[in-house]
Amino acid sequence: MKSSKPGAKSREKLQMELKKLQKLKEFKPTMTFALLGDKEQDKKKNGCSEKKRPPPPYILWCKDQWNEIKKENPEAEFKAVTNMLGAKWKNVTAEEKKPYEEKYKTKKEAYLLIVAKEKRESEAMKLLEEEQKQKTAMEVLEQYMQFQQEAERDNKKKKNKKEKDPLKPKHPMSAFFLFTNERRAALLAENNGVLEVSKITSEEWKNMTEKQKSPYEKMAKKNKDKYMLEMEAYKQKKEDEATNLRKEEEEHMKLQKQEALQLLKKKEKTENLIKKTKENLQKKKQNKEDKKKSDPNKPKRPASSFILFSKEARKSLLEERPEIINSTLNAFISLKWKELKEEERQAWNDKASVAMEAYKKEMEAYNKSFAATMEQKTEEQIY
DNA sequence: GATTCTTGACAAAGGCCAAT
DNA sequence: ATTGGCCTTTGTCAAGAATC
Repeated sequence: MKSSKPGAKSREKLQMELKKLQKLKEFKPTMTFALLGDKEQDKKKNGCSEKKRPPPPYILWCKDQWNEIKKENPEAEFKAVTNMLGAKWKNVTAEEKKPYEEKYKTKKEAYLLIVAKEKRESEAMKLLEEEQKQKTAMEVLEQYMQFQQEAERDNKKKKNKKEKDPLKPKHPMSAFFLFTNERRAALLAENNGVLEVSKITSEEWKNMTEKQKSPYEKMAKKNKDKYMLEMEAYKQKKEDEATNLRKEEEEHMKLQKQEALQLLKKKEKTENLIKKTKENLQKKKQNKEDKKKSDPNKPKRPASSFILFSKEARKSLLEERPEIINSTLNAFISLKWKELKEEERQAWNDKASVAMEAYKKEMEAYNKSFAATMEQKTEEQIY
């Protein structure tokens, strides 16, 4: 609309640059780089196998000796046992050490072999990775070039369209141009060149009186008015087109959003399904184990202090207000519990801990009898 | 200085269970 | 839906001597 403002050109340039940059963002290579950082996994993976350093002779010896020391000194704590081991090791003869040293030697050799093998393998992997990286880099480059080419082509198309819009009304001729047009044929017939014709008409035009010029000017004004009307219509049409395009785009966006949402829902659904099936599997497993283990005679866990309190509080509150909703009641009980005095709370705690003590004893007895029945069962199986 | 083994203790955090 | 506490899981720490 107001494109004739000063600085409009540079602004347009800037906008073009911006558009280019934004277009760059759209570049998304289809390949992905292999993620680094699997080192830890490798470590763990290999850590559980034979990648560990072999334990030195002393450690091997400790493994054997630990239980014996413990037998001789059942009261000894961890620290004491290790200290005793350290002291005892100093008096171990070379002959006694020999089997451990030999065992260590063979293990060490195997370990070194594995290490060497792994080193070679990792080097090979590095090479492979390097190659793959280069390959992907090349692919990315290729895709990027193609992307840019396409972008450029698109730009040209747009430019051409803009420049060549055949529906845009043509600028009307000025009075001078009308005059020149009228004179041209005659002047050309007098063997004048095109350049000379314009020079001549220009001189003639300058020397013409207003009266002489006026028919051309009238005509020019008429043409200009017509042009203005046409331009207005043209602009209106363009604007309408633009708004239509915008509307279409908006609707497209709406559709896309809906699609995206549906996709998201679908994804969430499948994720939920996976999660649920996993949970079910675990529950089934758990249930099986529970059924094997569970027992109606198994003592139940005692209620906590709060639960004991809530039982009583619920009773009295329900007597006061029978119509109360359960959730409100729970909130009430929670509040009352928090406002309880220290001694009162202590009383509930005592009750709960008494119950807990009894529970622990029951559990002990239960576990003993359980172990006994298990032993019986295994004995029965043996016979 | 990190690693190799042993056991028990400890801490933090999340899940579960108790009654209605 | 409420609170307390147990249980399980996971990781760390402690000491000894030898080895890389």
